[in-house]
Amino acid sequence: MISSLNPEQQAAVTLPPRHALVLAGAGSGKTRVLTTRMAWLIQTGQASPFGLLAVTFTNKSAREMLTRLTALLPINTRGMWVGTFHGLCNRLLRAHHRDAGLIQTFQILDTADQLAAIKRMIKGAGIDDEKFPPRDVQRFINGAKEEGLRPHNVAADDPHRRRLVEIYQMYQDQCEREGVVDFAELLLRAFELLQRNAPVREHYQRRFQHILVDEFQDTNTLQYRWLTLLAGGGASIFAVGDDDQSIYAFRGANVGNMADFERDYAQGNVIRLEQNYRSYGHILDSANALIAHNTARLGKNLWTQQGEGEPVRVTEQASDLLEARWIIDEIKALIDDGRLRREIAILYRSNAQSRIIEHALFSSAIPYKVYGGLRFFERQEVKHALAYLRLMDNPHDDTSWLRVVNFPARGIGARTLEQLADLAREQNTSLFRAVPLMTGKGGTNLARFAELIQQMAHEAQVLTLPELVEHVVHHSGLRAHYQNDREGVDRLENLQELVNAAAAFVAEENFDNLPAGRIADDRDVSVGDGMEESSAMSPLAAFLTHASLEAGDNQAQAGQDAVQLMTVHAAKGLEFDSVFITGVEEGLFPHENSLLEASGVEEERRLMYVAITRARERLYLTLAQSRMLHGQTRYAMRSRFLDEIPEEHLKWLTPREGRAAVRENTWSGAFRRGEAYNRPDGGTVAPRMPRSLTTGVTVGDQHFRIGAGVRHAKFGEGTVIGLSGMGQDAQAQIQFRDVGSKTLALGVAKLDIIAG
DNA sequence: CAGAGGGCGATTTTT
DNA sequence: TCGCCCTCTG
Repeated sequence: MISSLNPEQQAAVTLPPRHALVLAGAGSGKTRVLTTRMAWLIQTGQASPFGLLAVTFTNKSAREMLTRLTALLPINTRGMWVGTFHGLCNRLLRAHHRDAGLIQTFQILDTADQLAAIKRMIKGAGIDDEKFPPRDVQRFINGAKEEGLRPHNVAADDPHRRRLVEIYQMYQDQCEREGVVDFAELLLRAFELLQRNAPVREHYQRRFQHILVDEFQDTNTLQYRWLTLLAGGGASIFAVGDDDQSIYAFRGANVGNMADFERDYAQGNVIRLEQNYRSYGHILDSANALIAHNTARLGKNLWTQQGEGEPVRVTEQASDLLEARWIIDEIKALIDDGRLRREIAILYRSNAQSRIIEHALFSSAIPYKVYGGLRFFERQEVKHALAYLRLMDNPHDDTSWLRVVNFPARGIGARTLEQLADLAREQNTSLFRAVPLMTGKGGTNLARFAELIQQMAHEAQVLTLPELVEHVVHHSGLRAHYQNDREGVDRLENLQELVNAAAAFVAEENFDNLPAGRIADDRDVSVGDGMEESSAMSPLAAFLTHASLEAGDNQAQAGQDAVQLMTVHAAKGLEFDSVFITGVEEGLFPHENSLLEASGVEEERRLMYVAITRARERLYLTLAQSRMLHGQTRYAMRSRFLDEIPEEHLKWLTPREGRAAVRENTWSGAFRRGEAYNRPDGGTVAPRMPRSLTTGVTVGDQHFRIGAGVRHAKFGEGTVIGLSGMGQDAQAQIQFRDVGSKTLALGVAKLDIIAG
């Protein structure tokens, strides 16, 4: 089992039971080490399968871990605690729902549900949604929860913040009333349960002597505290991660957890996995050289036994359109060489870049697949059907109620619902319970809807889950509604797919012929001292949880050999023979929004590091001198990251401009040499130098240059990051410190130059 | 109650 | 420029 591992991997797998940090570089066999460690612990009798807890961030990697584990050891993994943070916390809360103060059938709000709930609350409480935009409120609440803070823990020094805290509290009360929890709440609740309830805590602390964590660099503050609390009874944490691949700070990940963990728990017990089994030398050395520009790293240098391979190819095209066409031509050549389309990936920093590339691929009839976008359980029609199903389990879930009370239309208007909401608020109860208090025509329709829900709930006691889903799709009127809709074909298909998903779920979970709403008697998987309450759920409840925690694939035309398109973020953890990294330009990669703080550029650099290390054999970096963005043509300099990779690893397919010229603007470089420039439509433009790009632009008595510091009466202070046009038509793109980037007409906007 | 039209924002995203 | 969201109107 371990003899095929390299010495470092072996050392990591067989570490004695104490806290350890494994710094695992890209392509160094991280998952292999993690799963082999689990298998080794079990096989050597140091742990039972139930004494391990392995936690990841995505369902996909949790599944992968289980698959690999069973390949190493023929054991039954059912009942093992291997899953995502959210999945495991959910499990904990179901088993101890009383201690956690939750109803057993609590539903989980996904991000969209949560936003809807916040909007509803803000409206209901008469809060000004201009001053408190629901999105900001959501971010505030989730941010607080991810730091482990309840409303009373949040420091609020100004009136606005104080109000936010009140809103947080109101939202919390609403969730409480409705029996729902959001994603962050799953973690915080589970943490508090362990923290406050000594018997429960001690039970799990005793049970899990080995805690293994994947992608440790992505943990947030709360997850870190949850882990160390759970390990507080003498368990060992085996944390695997790569600080150089930390790219999720924007959603709360705290890279600092790695250094903290080393200092506070794993001192002297750090293993580095630096041998890379994925990429050739030039690619790897490019990545190493780039990431060396970051400060505050834990430090790591990847090496490979494979040869240096091909240099990294770089091309600079005049426009985003030409960049896309160039890529397509190159892909055609790769395919002609006999390469598989699915082994070719096109990566971009932001989704907006995909459109033009897709268009070019489509025109050339090259099959491609875009990752990202709406996933199955997030689709409107699927969410509608799920809302009906949720109401069967818990009719007091107002979010679900409002989602479908009048969908399909059944004559229940906004006025009626406002009245209902008022009544419910007065009585401090759910919309469902307030229905009998309603009078008039609206009341009749509402009563009919409530009747429908109860009728369906009744069916749940008789029908199996797939039968019930089918019943709901039909009797809710959803099917009829979409049949009448000209564009409802896909939606009908998805509803049918939901029935199929329910059938597959029932088979997978061995629910057999159990009625959807019933709980089987024999499903306890509790171990040890009988501390754990039954976490058994009805097929319906289990399916709803599954739908919330696992949003499903976003696009699985599996089997199709297609070129892979995705953001760099989405590419993390994947690898391809050939990789194109596109838009390697200042402002795009690194993204301009990250330029304001040093740590932002470092995160962008890690992102580029992730992108580069996806490639096995061949890597392309492409950039465009001009690009259509937000309806405007923008001119960009080449990315600083290109200059951070030593020449010896690069092969320029288009001439590399002198550094100074490029820094100013690549286009102007061409213009200055008097070269014609090839227009995207195939024509040529006579050389014409846009003055603004080289010497800046003068408007009135002010002279603007790229890099100049300016002050605007309303937007505050900022830096000029782009210029276009001349004279009164000149426009400047300015990155403001507080309000982001804006494009202003220099002839109109009142700006003071304060520097440069 | 649905469809049209104005306004606004526009990195990255899993659960 | 584009797409989403909200509001207004018929």
